[in-house]
Amino acid sequence: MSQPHEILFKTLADPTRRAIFERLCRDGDQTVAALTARAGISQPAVSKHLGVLKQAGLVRDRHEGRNTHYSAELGALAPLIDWTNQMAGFWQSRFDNLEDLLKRMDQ
Amino acid sequence: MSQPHEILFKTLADPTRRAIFERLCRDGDQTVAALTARAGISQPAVSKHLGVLKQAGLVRDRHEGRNTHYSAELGALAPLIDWTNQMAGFWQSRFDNLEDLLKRMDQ
DNA sequence: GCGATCGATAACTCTCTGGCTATTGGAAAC
DNA sequence: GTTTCCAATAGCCAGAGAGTTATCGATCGC
Repeated sequence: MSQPHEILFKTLADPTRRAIFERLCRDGDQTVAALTARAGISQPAVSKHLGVLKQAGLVRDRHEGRNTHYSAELGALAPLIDWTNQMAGFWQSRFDNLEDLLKRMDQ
Repeated sequence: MSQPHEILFKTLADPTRRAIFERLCRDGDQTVAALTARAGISQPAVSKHLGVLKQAGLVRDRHEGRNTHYSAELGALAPLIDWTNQMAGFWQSRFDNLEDLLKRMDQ
């Protein structure tokens, strides 16, 4: 029953985690070490964040020797876009109903 | 320096709070009592959530006698839409750069 | 093989927050 | 004016989660 946007909001609510995702979107493929260098937090903390992002489907990992590369999965943002559109839709349909009402009252 | 989408992600990360906002989008204007009836939590908890939503600019309040009505501010979602578009933009421009590179290599 | 490096896991701490009850301030009803 | 009702505030508590250090498994360079 849990909606797909639920996990996205929770995951992207943390600024550090969002920053990691943004960096992967901007600059593409990155190793954990490269991400840690810029994150300003410890390597285990970065790994944990990457785990959460992966769980949410926002990133993929690719193993290459002893390095692990992460990359953003842009498609994972779709449920978020859907949700905002849905909210806008509710708004619009309420507005339409009001218009209909006024039209009927005008008869 | 704090981006406008920061507070939106934080605010909408909580399911109860998001449910309140969704309800206001769907059904429009609601009193605190009406929202409390459906929320499954105490009235003070609902009031606190409404305070956070208001702080984020996601809702407006309107006082009418001893009742307080809340309504959704749909425009407040704009920074969220902007952010997702920006991520998509980063993605696209990296793709374009790759195309350019391949084109140059092809010469 | 051996030491060094990369990344994940474990175990712990500390803060932040979402929930509660109790109370208060106003506005209506009587 | 007193009581009743609505919503906000205060104060408290428990759980979640973001950070830390320590450690381990695996892979590379020598």
